Amino acid sequence: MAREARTTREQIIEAAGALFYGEGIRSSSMDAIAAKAGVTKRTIYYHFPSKDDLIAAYLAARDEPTFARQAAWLEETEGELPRQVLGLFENLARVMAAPRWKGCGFIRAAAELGGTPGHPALKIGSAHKKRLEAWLEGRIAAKGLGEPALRARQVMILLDGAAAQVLIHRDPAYALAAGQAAATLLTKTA
Amino acid sequence: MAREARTTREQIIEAAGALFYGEGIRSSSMDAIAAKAGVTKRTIYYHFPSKDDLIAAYLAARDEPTFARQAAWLEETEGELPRQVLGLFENLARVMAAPRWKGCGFIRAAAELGGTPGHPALKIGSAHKKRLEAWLEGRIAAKGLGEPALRARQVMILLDGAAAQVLIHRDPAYALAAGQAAATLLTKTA
DNA sequence: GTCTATAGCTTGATAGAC
DNA sequence: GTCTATCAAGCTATAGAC
Repeated sequence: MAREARTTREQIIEAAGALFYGEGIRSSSMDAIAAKAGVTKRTIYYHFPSKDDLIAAYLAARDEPTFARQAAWLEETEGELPRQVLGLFENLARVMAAPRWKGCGFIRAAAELGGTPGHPALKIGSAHKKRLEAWLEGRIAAKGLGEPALRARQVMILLDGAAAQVLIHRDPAYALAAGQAAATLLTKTA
Repeated sequence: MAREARTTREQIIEAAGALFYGEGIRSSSMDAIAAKAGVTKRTIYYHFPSKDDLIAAYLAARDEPTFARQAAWLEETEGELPRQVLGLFENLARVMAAPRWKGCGFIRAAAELGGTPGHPALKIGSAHKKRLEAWLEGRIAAKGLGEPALRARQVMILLDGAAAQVLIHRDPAYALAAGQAAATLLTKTA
């Protein structure tokens, strides 16, 4: 605290995150991360036992801001729940249009680390997605809609499906099609 | 042709595919691919100018069998279109339960190569997804349903969303939830 | 067309000073 | 806690024989 802006550890995580997300995890070397963070490699290894630990710390640091941003996108949208969820997808489409957007960092990490089943970063990604799913379920249940667990799960599938499709086609229109699907699924009175 | 089973080039692509899909693209070295294919690295570089070309060849080789398998899963299911699409997702859930299933190879390649915007493999992945989307659109239009382009797109989003969620949670139930969503979206007479 | 051999570089991680 | 310096291993790609 006091007046220093960020701790060394935070600087390292921030630099690692920028490179992991922008260039991919395996493509980002510890040398490059050290250079971007303005420290030496030895300092990174003082704070993190290995690169795998740094990967896990990066995802853990993204959990809260990612969740908060998506929750805010929904809550800031006026209207009933289907309209609010559509607003979430509209905001998503807006950020996906930026060239530096490279998909969902949690899914991309899972895709890249899929060959290492026990990797700690995989559990962090799963927990992050479960957290958002549970939050959505609460929102749906509060509106008295039936099958809130199933519907929340379907919205999650649409969220990550939109990310995957926009990543491969680089066309944010897929996020809007996903938003329409989500709104439809939340409107129908099953 | 004649009696030789596969050409050297095909053996290399097959070995590369197994490693790229199982371990990740960047994690699979040309040495490992050569060893698995039963040739030397020099032979690989005789058939492919670079690793990037081999990656593109791997994805190109997966286009037709992947498309054919998914189309068959739909066509082999008895019933109307919503039921057939649900059958597609049920088959998907079945293969996703295997430990060696590691997500959609095209999406995973896009995730790993996202830092290289001009990579030829990205165009192949996009074309593959567009091909399936167009085929679905034809199926939906043939049934006289409204907005076939939008609905086909939404089914694609659900397919890749299911893959992403199952990859991160290792729980095929997400594919069944996606299948229900797809069936609902194809039933509603908008 | 396939081989042996290796160049030239980058990688994750470490030794030891201060 | 951060530095300089360096390791041993792994990487993509190439040279040249046959």
